[in-house]
Amino acid sequence: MDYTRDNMAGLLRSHDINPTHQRIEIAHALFSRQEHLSADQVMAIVNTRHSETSKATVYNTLKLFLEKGLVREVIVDPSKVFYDPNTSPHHHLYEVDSGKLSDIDAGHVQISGLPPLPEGMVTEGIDLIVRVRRNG
Amino acid sequence: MDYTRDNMAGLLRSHDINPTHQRIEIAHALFSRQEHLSADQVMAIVNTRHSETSKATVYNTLKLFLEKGLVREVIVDPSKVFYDPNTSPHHHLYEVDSGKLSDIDAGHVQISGLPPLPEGMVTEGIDLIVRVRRNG
DNA sequence: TCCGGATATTAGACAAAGTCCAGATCCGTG
DNA sequence: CACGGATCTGGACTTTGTCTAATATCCGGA
Repeated sequence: MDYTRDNMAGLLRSHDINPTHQRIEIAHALFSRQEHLSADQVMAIVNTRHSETSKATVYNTLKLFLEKGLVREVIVDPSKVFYDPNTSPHHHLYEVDSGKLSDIDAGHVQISGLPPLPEGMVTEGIDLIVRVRRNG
Repeated sequence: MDYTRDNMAGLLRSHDINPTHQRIEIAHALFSRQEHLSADQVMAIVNTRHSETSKATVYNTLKLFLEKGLVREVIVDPSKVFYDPNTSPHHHLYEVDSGKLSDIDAGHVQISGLPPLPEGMVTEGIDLIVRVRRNG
Protein backbone atom coordinates (compact mmCIF):
# COMPACT_ATOMS: atom_id res chain seq x y z
CA MET A 1 0.00 0.00 0.00
CA ASP A 2 1.23 3.47 -0.62
CA TYR A 3 0.78 6.56 1.37
CA THR A 4 -1.65 8.62 -0.62
CA ARG A 5 -3.65 11.17 1.26
CA ASP A 6 -6.76 9.08 0.68
CA ASN A 7 -5.16 6.11 2.33
CA MET A 8 -4.11 8.33 5.20
CA ALA A 9 -7.75 9.20 5.81
CA GLY A 10 -8.54 5.49 6.06
CA LEU A 11 -5.61 4.92 8.37
CA LEU A 12 -6.77 7.69 10.65
CA ARG A 13 -10.36 6.42 10.70
CA SER A 14 -9.20 2.91 11.51
CA HIS A 15 -7.47 4.38 14.56
CA ASP A 16 -10.55 6.23 15.64
CA ILE A 17 -9.24 9.60 14.57
CA ASN A 18 -11.39 12.07 12.73
CA PRO A 19 -9.49 12.71 9.51
CA THR A 20 -9.20 16.43 9.04
CA HIS A 21 -7.09 18.31 6.53
CA GLN A 22 -4.26 19.03 8.89
CA ARG A 23 -4.21 15.55 10.36
CA ILE A 24 -4.00 14.01 6.94
CA GLU A 25 -1.10 16.27 6.01
CA ILE A 26 0.76 15.42 9.19
CA ALA A 27 0.16 11.70 8.82
CA HIS A 28 1.28 11.92 5.23
CA ALA A 29 4.49 13.68 6.23
CA LEU A 30 5.36 10.91 8.65
CA PHE A 31 4.20 7.85 6.77
CA SER A 32 5.27 8.71 3.26
CA ARG A 33 8.80 9.22 4.55
CA GLN A 34 8.86 6.34 7.00
CA GLU A 35 11.35 8.38 9.01
CA HIS A 36 11.74 9.66 12.51
CA LEU A 37 10.69 13.27 12.60
CA SER A 38 10.58 15.87 15.33
CA ALA A 39 7.62 18.19 15.77
CA ASP A 40 9.75 20.89 14.26
CA GLN A 41 10.48 18.92 11.15
CA VAL A 42 6.86 17.90 10.74
CA MET A 43 5.83 21.53 10.91
CA ALA A 44 8.43 22.53 8.35
CA ILE A 45 7.34 19.81 5.93
CA VAL A 46 3.65 20.45 6.29
CA ASN A 47 4.08 24.16 5.73
CA THR A 48 6.43 24.09 2.76
CA ARG A 49 3.88 24.30 -0.04
CA HIS A 50 1.16 26.54 1.28
CA SER A 51 -1.39 25.13 3.70
CA GLU A 52 -0.46 26.82 6.92
CA THR A 53 -0.76 24.58 9.92
CA SER A 54 -0.12 26.10 13.31
CA LYS A 55 2.41 24.97 15.84
CA ALA A 56 -0.33 24.15 18.34
CA THR A 57 -2.05 21.89 15.84
CA VAL A 58 1.13 20.04 15.04
CA TYR A 59 1.78 19.38 18.71
CA ASN A 60 -1.83 18.48 19.44
CA THR A 61 -1.98 16.15 16.49
CA LEU A 62 1.23 14.34 17.27
CA LYS A 63 0.04 13.82 20.82
CA LEU A 64 -3.25 12.50 19.54
CA PHE A 65 -1.51 10.10 17.15
CA LEU A 66 0.57 8.89 20.05
CA GLU A 67 -2.44 8.22 22.28
CA LYS A 68 -4.20 6.40 19.50
CA GLY A 69 -1.21 4.20 18.85
CA LEU A 70 -0.56 5.51 15.37
CA VAL A 71 3.01 6.57 16.10
CA ARG A 72 5.62 5.98 18.74
CA GLU A 73 7.67 8.46 20.68
CA VAL A 74 11.42 8.07 20.66
CA ILE A 75 13.39 9.81 23.36
CA VAL A 76 17.08 9.80 22.55
CA ASP A 77 18.03 13.38 21.96
CA PRO A 78 17.99 15.46 25.11
CA SER A 79 16.60 18.43 23.23
CA LYS A 80 13.74 17.04 21.21
CA VAL A 81 11.34 14.16 20.86
CA PHE A 82 11.11 12.13 17.67
CA TYR A 83 7.97 10.51 16.34
CA ASP A 84 8.22 7.15 14.71
CA PRO A 85 5.60 5.93 12.24
CA ASN A 86 6.85 2.38 12.68
CA THR A 87 4.89 0.85 15.53
CA SER A 88 5.98 -2.73 15.03
CA PRO A 89 8.40 -3.95 17.70
CA HIS A 90 11.84 -2.62 17.03
CA HIS A 91 14.75 -0.84 18.61
CA HIS A 92 16.87 2.14 17.71
CA LEU A 93 20.34 3.00 16.60
CA TYR A 94 21.35 6.54 17.38
CA GLU A 95 24.38 8.23 15.89
CA VAL A 96 25.43 10.63 18.57
CA ASP A 97 27.38 13.09 16.40
CA SER A 98 24.99 13.43 13.52
CA GLY A 99 21.77 12.87 15.43
CA LYS A 100 20.77 10.26 12.86
CA LEU A 101 18.27 7.74 14.14
CA SER A 102 17.52 4.41 12.50
CA ASP A 103 15.59 1.26 13.27
CA ILE A 104 16.85 -2.07 14.47
CA ASP A 105 14.41 -4.83 13.73
CA ALA A 106 13.38 -6.61 16.89
CA GLY A 107 13.29 -9.90 15.00
CA HIS A 108 16.43 -11.46 16.34
CA VAL A 109 17.06 -9.37 19.40
CA GLN A 110 16.56 -11.18 22.67
CA ILE A 111 16.46 -9.52 26.03
CA SER A 112 16.52 -11.89 28.97
CA GLY A 113 17.13 -11.83 32.67
CA LEU A 114 15.14 -8.75 33.53
CA PRO A 115 14.07 -8.75 37.16
CA PRO A 116 10.35 -8.91 38.02
CA LEU A 117 8.47 -5.64 38.01
CA PRO A 118 7.47 -3.91 41.23
CA GLU A 119 4.05 -4.88 42.56
CA GLY A 120 1.12 -3.42 40.65
CA MET A 121 3.15 -2.24 37.71
CA VAL A 122 2.72 -3.14 34.07
CA THR A 123 5.22 -2.70 31.31
CA GLU A 124 4.34 0.04 28.92
CA GLY A 125 7.29 -0.63 26.68
CA ILE A 126 10.93 -1.51 26.54
CA ASP A 127 13.23 0.87 24.75
CA LEU A 128 16.59 -0.34 23.63
CA ILE A 129 18.86 2.32 22.23
CA VAL A 130 22.28 1.61 20.84
CA ARG A 131 24.30 4.78 20.88
CA VAL A 132 27.11 4.82 18.34
CA ARG A 133 29.82 7.22 17.39
CA ARG A 134 32.03 7.56 14.33
CA ASN A 135 35.28 5.79 14.98
CA GLY A 136 37.74 8.70 15.02
CA MET B 1 33.86 4.59 51.56
CA ASP B 2 31.56 7.42 52.32
CA TYR B 3 30.91 10.57 50.47
CA THR B 4 32.58 13.24 52.51
CA ARG B 5 33.60 16.39 50.73
CA ASP B 6 37.22 15.42 51.21
CA ASN B 7 36.65 12.16 49.46
CA MET B 8 34.88 14.03 46.69
CA ALA B 9 38.01 16.07 46.09
CA GLY B 10 39.96 12.84 45.68
CA LEU B 11 37.34 11.43 43.36
CA LEU B 12 37.49 14.50 41.19
CA ARG B 13 41.27 14.49 41.04
CA SER B 14 41.29 10.83 40.11
CA HIS B 15 39.14 11.75 37.14
CA ASP B 16 41.40 14.56 36.12
CA ILE B 17 39.09 17.28 37.34
CA ASN B 18 40.35 20.24 39.27
CA PRO B 19 38.41 20.09 42.54
CA THR B 20 36.91 23.49 43.14
CA HIS B 21 34.36 24.47 45.76
CA GLN B 22 31.40 24.30 43.43
CA ARG B 23 32.48 21.06 41.82
CA ILE B 24 32.86 19.41 45.18
CA GLU B 25 29.40 20.53 46.22
CA ILE B 26 27.85 19.25 43.03
CA ALA B 27 29.66 15.93 43.24
CA HIS B 28 28.61 15.62 46.85
CA ALA B 29 24.97 16.25 45.95
CA LEU B 30 25.02 13.44 43.42
CA PHE B 31 27.16 10.87 45.16
CA SER B 32 25.93 11.19 48.71
CA ARG B 33 22.41 10.55 47.47
CA GLN B 34 23.22 7.92 44.88
CA GLU B 35 20.18 9.08 42.99
CA HIS B 36 19.29 10.31 39.56
CA LEU B 37 19.10 14.07 39.63
CA SER B 38 18.29 16.67 37.02
CA ALA B 39 20.34 19.85 36.67
CA ASP B 40 17.46 21.64 38.31
CA GLN B 41 17.49 19.40 41.33
CA VAL B 42 21.24 19.63 41.67
CA MET B 43 21.01 23.39 41.66
CA ALA B 44 18.30 23.36 44.29
CA ILE B 45 20.29 21.05 46.58
CA VAL B 46 23.53 22.91 46.22
CA ASN B 47 21.91 26.25 46.93
CA THR B 48 19.80 25.28 49.93
CA ARG B 49 22.17 26.26 52.71
CA HIS B 50 23.97 29.32 51.43
CA SER B 51 26.79 28.90 48.93
CA GLU B 52 25.31 30.32 45.78
CA THR B 53 26.25 28.40 42.69
CA SER B 54 25.04 29.78 39.40
CA LYS B 55 22.97 27.95 36.83
CA ALA B 56 25.76 28.20 34.26
CA THR B 57 28.21 26.54 36.64
CA VAL B 58 25.84 23.70 37.39
CA TYR B 59 25.35 23.01 33.71
CA ASN B 60 29.03 23.37 32.88
CA THR B 61 30.03 21.13 35.74
CA LEU B 62 27.59 18.39 34.91
CA LYS B 63 28.79 18.44 31.33
CA LEU B 64 32.36 18.24 32.55
CA PHE B 65 31.58 15.30 34.83
CA LEU B 66 29.94 13.59 31.89
CA GLU B 67 32.95 14.05 29.63
CA LYS B 68 35.29 12.79 32.30
CA GLY B 69 33.18 9.71 32.88
CA LEU B 70 32.22 10.57 36.42
CA VAL B 71 28.51 10.43 35.77
CA ARG B 72 26.16 9.12 33.12
CA GLU B 73 23.37 10.87 31.31
CA VAL B 74 19.95 9.27 31.35
CA ILE B 75 17.48 10.38 28.74
CA VAL B 76 14.00 9.14 29.55
CA ASP B 77 11.96 12.18 30.27
CA PRO B 78 11.32 14.32 27.22
CA SER B 79 11.63 17.48 29.26
CA LYS B 80 14.82 17.03 31.23
CA VAL B 81 18.04 15.08 31.42
CA PHE B 82 18.98 13.08 34.50
CA TYR B 83 22.50 12.53 35.75
CA ASP B 84 23.41 9.20 37.23
CA PRO B 85 26.34 8.81 39.62
CA ASN B 86 26.32 5.06 39.03
CA THR B 87 28.61 4.39 36.10
CA SER B 88 28.77 0.63 36.44
CA PRO B 89 26.82 -1.21 33.74
CA HIS B 90 23.14 -1.12 34.48
CA HIS B 91 19.78 -0.32 33.00
CA HIS B 92 16.81 1.76 34.02
CA LEU B 93 13.26 1.39 35.16
CA TYR B 94 11.14 4.44 34.55
CA GLU B 95 7.74 4.95 36.12
CA VAL B 96 5.93 7.00 33.55
CA ASP B 97 3.30 8.58 35.82
CA SER B 98 5.50 9.54 38.72
CA GLY B 99 8.70 10.17 36.82
CA LYS B 100 10.54 7.91 39.25
CA LEU B 101 13.71 6.44 37.85
CA SER B 102 15.53 3.46 39.32
CA ASP B 103 18.38 1.15 38.42
CA ILE B 104 18.25 -2.34 37.07
CA ASP B 105 21.45 -4.19 37.69
CA ALA B 106 22.98 -5.40 34.45
CA GLY B 107 24.17 -8.54 36.18
CA HIS B 108 21.68 -10.99 34.80
CA VAL B 109 20.38 -9.09 31.82
CA GLN B 110 21.40 -10.52 28.49
CA ILE B 111 20.92 -8.76 25.19
CA SER B 112 21.61 -10.89 22.16
CA GLY B 113 21.02 -10.87 18.45
CA LEU B 114 21.88 -7.25 17.76
CA PRO B 115 22.89 -6.75 14.14
CA PRO B 116 26.46 -5.64 13.32
CA LEU B 117 27.14 -1.92 13.49
CA PRO B 118 27.50 0.18 10.37
CA GLU B 119 31.04 0.48 9.01
CA GLY B 120 33.33 2.72 11.03
CA MET B 121 31.05 3.03 14.00
CA VAL B 122 31.78 2.14 17.59
CA THR B 123 29.30 1.59 20.34
CA GLU B 124 29.22 4.35 22.85
CA GLY B 125 26.70 2.64 25.04
CA ILE B 126 23.54 0.62 25.09
CA ASP B 127 20.61 2.06 26.98
CA LEU B 128 17.83 -0.23 28.02
CA ILE B 129 14.84 1.48 29.50
CA VAL B 130 11.84 -0.38 30.86
CA ARG B 131 8.89 1.97 30.95
CA VAL B 132 6.26 0.96 33.48
CA ARG B 133 2.91 2.27 34.54
CA ARG B 134 0.79 1.70 37.60
CA ASN B 135 -1.74 -0.98 36.86
CA GLY B 136 -5.02 0.99 36.98
C1' DT C 1 -31.46 25.09 3.83
C1' DC C 2 -30.46 26.97 8.26
C1' DC C 3 -29.15 26.43 13.14
C1' DG C 4 -26.56 24.95 17.11
C1' DG C 5 -23.46 22.38 19.44
C1' DA C 6 -19.40 19.70 19.34
C1' DT C 7 -14.98 19.31 17.48
C1' DA C 8 -10.71 21.50 15.47
C1' DT C 9 -7.64 25.09 14.53
C1' DT C 10 -5.27 29.33 15.36
C1' DA C 11 -2.12 33.21 17.04
C1' DG C 12 0.35 34.50 20.34
C1' DA C 13 1.58 34.73 25.21
C1' DC C 14 3.90 31.93 28.30
C1' DA C 15 7.04 28.38 30.73
C1' DA C 16 11.08 25.59 31.39
C1' DA C 17 15.52 23.68 30.07
C1' DG C 18 19.62 24.77 28.46
C1' DT C 19 23.32 27.84 26.03
C1' DC C 20 26.24 31.72 25.60
C1' DC C 21 29.01 35.61 26.62
C1' DA C 22 31.61 39.30 28.64
C1' DG C 23 33.11 40.64 32.87
C1' DA C 24 34.52 39.43 37.68
C1' DT C 25 37.05 36.34 40.79
C1' DC C 26 40.00 32.94 42.36
C1' DC C 27 44.46 30.81 42.92
C1' DG C 28 49.17 29.16 42.15
C1' DT C 29 53.64 30.85 40.77
C1' DG C 30 57.54 33.94 40.22
C1' DC D 1 52.53 41.69 45.24
C1' DA D 2 51.47 41.15 40.22
C1' DC D 3 50.32 38.16 36.50
C1' DG D 4 47.73 34.82 33.85
C1' DG D 5 45.02 31.00 33.21
C1' DA D 6 41.18 28.62 34.90
C1' DT D 7 36.75 29.16 36.89
C1' DC D 8 32.48 31.35 38.10
C1' DT D 9 28.71 34.58 37.47
C1' DG D 10 24.38 37.16 36.07
C1' DG D 11 21.61 37.81 32.70
C1' DA D 12 20.20 37.85 28.00
C1' DC D 13 18.94 34.64 24.70
C1' DT D 14 17.18 30.29 22.16
C1' DT D 15 14.45 26.37 21.64
C1' DT D 16 10.94 23.11 22.64
C1' DG D 17 6.70 22.66 24.13
C1' DT D 18 2.18 24.23 26.64
C1' DC D 19 -1.87 27.00 27.36
C1' DT D 20 -5.78 29.88 26.41
C1' DA D 21 -9.35 32.36 24.49
C1' DA D 22 -11.19 33.36 20.17
C1' DT D 23 -12.47 31.71 15.71
C1' DA D 24 -13.53 28.34 12.17
C1' DT D 25 -15.34 24.02 10.58
C1' DC D 26 -18.21 20.03 10.52
C1' DC D 27 -22.45 17.53 10.94
C1' DG D 28 -27.10 16.10 12.29
C1' DG D 29 -31.75 17.54 12.79
C1' DA D 30 -35.87 20.66 12.10
